[in-house]
Amino acid sequence: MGKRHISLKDLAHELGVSISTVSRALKNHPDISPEMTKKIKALAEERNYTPNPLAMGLLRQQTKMIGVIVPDINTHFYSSIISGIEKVAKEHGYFIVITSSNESMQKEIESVENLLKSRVEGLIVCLSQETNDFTHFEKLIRNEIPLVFFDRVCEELEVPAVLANGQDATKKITQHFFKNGCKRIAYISGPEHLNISQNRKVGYLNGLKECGLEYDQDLLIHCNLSIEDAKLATQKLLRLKNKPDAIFGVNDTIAFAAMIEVKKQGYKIPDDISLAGFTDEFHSIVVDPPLTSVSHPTFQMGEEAAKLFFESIEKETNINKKVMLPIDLVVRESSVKKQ
Amino acid sequence: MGKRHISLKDLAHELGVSISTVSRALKNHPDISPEMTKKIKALAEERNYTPNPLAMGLLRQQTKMIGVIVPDINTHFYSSIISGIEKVAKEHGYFIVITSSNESMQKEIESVENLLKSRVEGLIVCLSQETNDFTHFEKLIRNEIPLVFFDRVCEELEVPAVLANGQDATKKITQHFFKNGCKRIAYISGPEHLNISQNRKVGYLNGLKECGLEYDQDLLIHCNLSIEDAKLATQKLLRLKNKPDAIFGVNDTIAFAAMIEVKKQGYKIPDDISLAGFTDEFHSIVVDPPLTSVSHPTFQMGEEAAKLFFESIEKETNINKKVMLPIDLVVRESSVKKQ
DNA sequence: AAGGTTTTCGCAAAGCTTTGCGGAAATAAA
DNA sequence: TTTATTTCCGCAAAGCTTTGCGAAAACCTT
Repeated sequence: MGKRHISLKDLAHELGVSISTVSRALKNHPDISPEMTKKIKALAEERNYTPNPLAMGLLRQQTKMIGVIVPDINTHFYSSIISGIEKVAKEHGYFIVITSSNESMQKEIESVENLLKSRVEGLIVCLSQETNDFTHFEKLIRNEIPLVFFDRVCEELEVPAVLANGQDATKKITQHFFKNGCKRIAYISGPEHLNISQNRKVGYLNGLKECGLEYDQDLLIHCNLSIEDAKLATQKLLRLKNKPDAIFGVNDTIAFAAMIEVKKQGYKIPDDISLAGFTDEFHSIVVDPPLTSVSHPTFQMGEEAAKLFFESIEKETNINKKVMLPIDLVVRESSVKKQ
Repeated sequence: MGKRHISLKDLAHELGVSISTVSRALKNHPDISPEMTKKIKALAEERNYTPNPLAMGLLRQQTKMIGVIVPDINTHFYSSIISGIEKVAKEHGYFIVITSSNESMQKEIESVENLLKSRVEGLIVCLSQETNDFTHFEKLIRNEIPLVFFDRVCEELEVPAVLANGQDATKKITQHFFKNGCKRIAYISGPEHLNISQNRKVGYLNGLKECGLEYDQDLLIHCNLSIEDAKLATQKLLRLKNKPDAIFGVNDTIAFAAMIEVKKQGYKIPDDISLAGFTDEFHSIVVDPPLTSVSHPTFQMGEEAAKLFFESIEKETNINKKVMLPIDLVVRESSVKKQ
């Protein structure tokens, strides 16, 4: 046991000077003589002194912690975003506390409470797919606690956010399918109330219109963001008398699930059914056939989210800035028919 | 701005009593009269009081933080382990600070320093693939700062650790290949100094021996844990005059990379070359053909690591307990020849 | 009514750092 | 030698909580 860290007091005691002298010397205060400063710095170096962040936090009323809430930590999408946040946080001398809502609103609410108890200075969050009530965030806003959303946001709330341009992406995918000869393009979307679902639906509809295709509501399915639900949704599509010749999923999980199901039922990809997803997993390469997908700039999304956060902190007021990031369509074999 | 959190002082002031009275009332100290206690608790509830963790930390000399260092945060393997750690940490009222070494020893050293500066109470770490010097950990041990390793460990150091039984797993894989008619079983291993590489090599050799196969050193390649290096290693194996009829990789990244390369060169899996990996990614299912692999109990590894950590904390002494977790071989199509 | 008990609460210190202010010593000036 | 400056450093408070100890008030006893 013993003491693991030494304090200014220890240094002061060892040198026979006061604590304040040590403190000042360490930050080159002119009040302290050069020799004394030198002596103190030498000892501090030798003893490996670092200021106690708890004491500093108490004094400055700040913990240098950011709370991060993601729906799921075990996917490349979120862990990559987290990396981006972490990088910028580190540059500002902050560190992040990560919690997962597991796509549950209840857990999300608990996370907010727990993080606040831990005195994080603010929150960076991606909504759970269940979240349709926002009182737990409204409280934050009233108390002027910095809050930033990313990817999934609540558009009614005046909260800074970083978004990917899903509307543009779905439009591009739809057009891409059309150019490759697809006429019945299906779309497996996420829960209807999520902003990403809505935006992407708009892009999908716009894409259809521009291609002169008619919207068939049978080809648009909303489902929860789980493998099981996505498989069921795919089955539903494949049971249609007038089957789709292209399917794209609202995220990576759904795209992969659809691929499994399509293959299982013996359809050839892309010749029978073309496929595309929203993903930037490297696995889209190793999958067979390689999956056409729109790649999110995940790391950058994290960086931007953190930047917005620090703007909020510095301005000491709630800014309401939205950052929209472009998405690239990466065409691979799953959507290019050979015939 | 204003004050975002209220303190005992605020409550005391509002009620016209002293801080200590409030503090005692909140923990049902018998010195405080029932009515006073009731009144104080009611106000605390209303004002939503929670103790300031900074002040508590300063008092108790503990931050309730655990530092976690992983080689890479963007893989399911590590994020799943982190989830396990986080769960147990939460149960103990701790939270975790995650940093990534990016497989670099230099970054690992910096991480240790930074986490210590942040006054984490201890560290849970998985060594970077580069790490061959351990002075930064020896210092921790000397200072009796709790330390737990997982997966990749330093066997010279007396540090509690949780391991997966890779030796057993590689033996099983080797035998499985043999039973399926493979005679020239290749193994792409990781950096030679890593304990996981060594253990798995032993299992590989034992497996060969039990099957009556001879060890051909051409079939054992050490390479860095990156896609690029793994592709090169695979190319090297495929250039052999006496080619392998089975390949397994030391982790998921390598297995997938090998699959890409094998396919690219036009070999049929599993008929020409069988494949297996170490992974528990759900993507091993969606890959074509589905990849035979040993599944790590990642979440459990995280839990066990955290448990060891808290044993160290409670015992206030460095225990040296190793926990060995079994690994399951999950046979899929990539290793079952049809002929 | 006076002394003794019990009940109920406040003071102060400790944990660590920063910083305004005041004070002592040293130097310069008169 | 005395006064005025300058140089160098320490006191103390603030930020928040816990807790040993002491003290005031209320009660009971005789």
